[in-house]
Amino acid sequence: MAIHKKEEFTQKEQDLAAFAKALAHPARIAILKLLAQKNECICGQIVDELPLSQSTVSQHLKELKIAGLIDGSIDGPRSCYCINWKAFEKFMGEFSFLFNKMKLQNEKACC
Amino acid sequence: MAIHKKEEFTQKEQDLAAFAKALAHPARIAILKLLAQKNECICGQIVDELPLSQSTVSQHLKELKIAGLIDGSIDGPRSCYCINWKAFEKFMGEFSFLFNKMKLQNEKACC
DNA sequence: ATCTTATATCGCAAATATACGATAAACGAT
DNA sequence: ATCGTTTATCGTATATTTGCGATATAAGAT
Repeated sequence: MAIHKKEEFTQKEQDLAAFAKALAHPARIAILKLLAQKNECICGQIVDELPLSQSTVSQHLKELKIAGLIDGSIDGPRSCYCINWKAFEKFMGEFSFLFNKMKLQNEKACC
Repeated sequence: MAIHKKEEFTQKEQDLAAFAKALAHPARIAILKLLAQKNECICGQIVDELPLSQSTVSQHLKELKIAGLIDGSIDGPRSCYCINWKAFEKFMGEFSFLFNKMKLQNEKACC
């Protein structure tokens, strides 16, 4: 990119975009699904379930964590990850609101 | 990327990721909001509302169209864009389902 | 203290995304 | 037929993302 333009948009637009970006890779979707399938936080075994190297999975986990979508505590050779439901509900709610509002206002298609 | 790994994931994971990717830029969020504010499809004037050059906006519109989130008909010097509600509801529904399901199964946090 | 195991981080290469100016294309108006 | 307007596409530069191997780190086991 020649010039950064993202900061020209509203904070809410940037936040929603950042949330979507965190979900914008199948590996990260798969990780979130994994975190849900077990009825508890996953301590280890995430790498084994994905067709990616350990370092790559670790990087995806890091991104999810930075985005606030998962929580994780690391104690030495063991890590423990789980979904941050609060953040999730917040963003999903904002999206739903945005699109429900849109839906209400605009129902007739023309193109 | 040395090697493409996206195709190793399920189609649904890839589809959800692609949907999220389309939303993963504030300009595209802003465009969708614009398309909602007017009570009809927007024919022109999208470029004027964004802090980006015409060619860049056109590119974002193209991506939203390829992702199936908007429809657009172009007749010569005029274009007409509107949101594809069907696609929207489909993806938002899938996300909601995924996360509601997750929420149901897993409520206790451990990390 | 050393070994093992699990995870994070670093450094790099390749792929993708973002942005813009220049140009092309499509059509209405003159 | 030419001009003006609007939008798309091309070419290019830069930024970011993805992925991996190598290495570091952290803690339990021996």
